[in-house]
Amino acid sequence: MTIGPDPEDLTARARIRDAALRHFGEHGFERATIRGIAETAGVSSGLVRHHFGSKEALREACDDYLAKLVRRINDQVRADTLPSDVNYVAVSRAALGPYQRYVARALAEGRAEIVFDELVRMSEEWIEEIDRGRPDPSPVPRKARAAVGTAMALSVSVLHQHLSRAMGVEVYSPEGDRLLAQALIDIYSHPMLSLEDAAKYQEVLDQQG
Amino acid sequence: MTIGPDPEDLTARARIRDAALRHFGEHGFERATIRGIAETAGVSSGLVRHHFGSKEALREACDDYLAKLVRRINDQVRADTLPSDVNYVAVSRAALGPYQRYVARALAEGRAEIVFDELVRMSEEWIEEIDRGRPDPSPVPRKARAAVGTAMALSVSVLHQHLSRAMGVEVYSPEGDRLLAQALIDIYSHPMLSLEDAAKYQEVLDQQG
DNA sequence: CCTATGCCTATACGTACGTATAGTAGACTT
DNA sequence: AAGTCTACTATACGTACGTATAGGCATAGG
Repeated sequence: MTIGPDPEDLTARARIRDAALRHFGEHGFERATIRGIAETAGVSSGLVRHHFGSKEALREACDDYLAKLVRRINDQVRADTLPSDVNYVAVSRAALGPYQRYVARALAEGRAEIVFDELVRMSEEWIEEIDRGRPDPSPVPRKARAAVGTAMALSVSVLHQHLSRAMGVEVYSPEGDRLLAQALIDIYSHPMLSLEDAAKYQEVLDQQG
Repeated sequence: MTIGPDPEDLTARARIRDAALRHFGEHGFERATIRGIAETAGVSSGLVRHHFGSKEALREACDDYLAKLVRRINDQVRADTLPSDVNYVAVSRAALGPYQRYVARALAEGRAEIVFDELVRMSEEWIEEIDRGRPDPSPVPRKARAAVGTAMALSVSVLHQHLSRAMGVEVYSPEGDRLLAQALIDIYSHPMLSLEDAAKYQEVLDQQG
């Protein structure tokens, strides 16, 4: 049970949307119920329908909300910092914080396209920066690498339960977060493949293609 | 609609389990129906209950089946090849092939723990190999790195829809697979962070902690 | 020959939940 | 003051789907 903003502070409509984000995030879309959402929003189930029309439309409203949010975050990050200056992944994770469970679920279901694509866009800029300091230009399009990199970064959120279990510490706890950060730094700074091995694999690919 | 083994070849029980894997994988657990599963298995819905007791138990049977499968795969890989010799990720992906959608969904829901943990085990051995050729020993436990690495590797499956959209080519198609493989090779062989940057971040972490 | 056991079907039951309807209360307009 | 619009509640409706029940049909054991 993650806590969000005080329900009193929001309009009923916003409270419903927020409750929906929580319920969808915690139980998944199918298992979440309109009645349950209405209850935590402190309204009748009829009002949910009044404002959003249907459960599906409510979900879309949630997606839209997050899409706008991630765009705002991106614009802000871009304005505030140089791409290389900070790991955009961490920023996004922090900012999407309260909604991480929803985002993770939505992404796994193939939804929230805009969220993913915006992160890819950010990633692309970051990679562009990195590419500048790279002796050998990459043969694979930046966008493809950005997409894969984004997916990898998001896997932490999407698979957080498994990660927590395997690492022996809840990743959303302070110690977990710390250990995770260290692991990420280590992984991101140490290639898993030597350039020779990479060339070898690439060669195999070329033969196949 | 992915095709599996010829339903005639299997016992009814196996056919049901296979149909369940497909339905759960394609529609998700909640949206999949016993009746639907029974239909594609070519049996009555009553028989599903007869053999598995309940929908939830049916899902558990699916998880168990995959757990056994992944263990078999791991043992075989370990017997056949040196860890460094082949990317275990690719092997697993290939072997889990027909069930990828199910696995992806199950993992995203925090299920199929054994599958994840087995992959971590494999990853650990691989990383052990890599660590040997590494000048600076990593300060972070191998298991943690293996867990994160595994999650990252699996993100391709879990987020395949987004990946396909962002890369502009279906990742499960031949070209998509090829592009993906190239991107992975490139990413795995080129660190995103320089050692200096890594040290910098690590320092920030140390100050915080 | 009989009953028992396992595989299987057809049908019925109960209910949770999305959706629809009808209606109330207050604010705003003219 | 009358009309109407919006926010909201309470209640009712319909149904999809998991589960339960009862029974058929074969093979096997005694």
